[in-house]
Amino acid sequence: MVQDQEMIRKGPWTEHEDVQLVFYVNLFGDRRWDFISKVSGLKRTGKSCRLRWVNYLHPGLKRGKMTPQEERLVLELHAKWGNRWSRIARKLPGRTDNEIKNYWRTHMRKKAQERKRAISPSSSLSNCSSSSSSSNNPTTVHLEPVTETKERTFYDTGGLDKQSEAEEEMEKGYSMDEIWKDITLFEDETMKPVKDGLIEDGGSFTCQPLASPIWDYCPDALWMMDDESKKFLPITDSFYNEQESAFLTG
DNA sequence: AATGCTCTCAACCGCACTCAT
DNA sequence: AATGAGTGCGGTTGAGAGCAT
Repeated sequence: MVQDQEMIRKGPWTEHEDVQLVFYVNLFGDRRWDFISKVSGLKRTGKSCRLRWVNYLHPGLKRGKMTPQEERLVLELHAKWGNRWSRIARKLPGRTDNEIKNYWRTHMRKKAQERKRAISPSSSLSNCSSSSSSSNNPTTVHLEPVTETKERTFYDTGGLDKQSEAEEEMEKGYSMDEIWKDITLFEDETMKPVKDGLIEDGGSFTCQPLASPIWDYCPDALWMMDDESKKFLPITDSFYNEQESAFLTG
């Protein structure tokens, strides 16, 4: 019913909600999010709890600007795997898929645009009629009909069936496909391979988790590093089961 | 100082996948 | 094998901060 939906909170998390979530995750582990959302009394979906935890409250998270090494690693891994953000994130300790995704959209688009201007400030006119590399130069481009829009994949969610909309989209900026095309060009010329070890050993550069302020409230988190996956493991299944049954039985 | 624009990032949504039943 | 719940992933959005004019 509508009543149920009204009970669900959305939007930014409050500090109090964070504290509550951290407390219950410490208690029950970072799984069974629906369960956690219920027992914690948080008026959030399990999904929302998970996201908040993964992207913001997780103790292993690193914050601040991407280092040049990370930047290059992202480029390299994206060249390898495409938009597999979570996969890429596993190779960058302390970084989340969301963070990398955001980073890619902002920084890479900017770089691609800068590069386009630098390389061919005037060539966009000739480029724009080529099949694969559509220009977004907002100043001078006259957009030819974009036949390739039919080949859109993830970006095409069904709304861009009209040419005018496609053009509007082009004027606004790159789709991620387009960003990637440009970046591919960019990498060909400027990218040097990242040292193998950097990737294979799960991150040679230092990662100094900067705990979110919320950890002041819960300093005794039950975390340990998993050697193989380099992930923070919460608590054991048996611990979880004990706690859950204890909680449920009172 | 005011206004508009751009950038950043947290959060949401929908779909796909996994696993238990 | 079918099904449903839970979870993960990728794409998108919107609010707020910062910057330029």
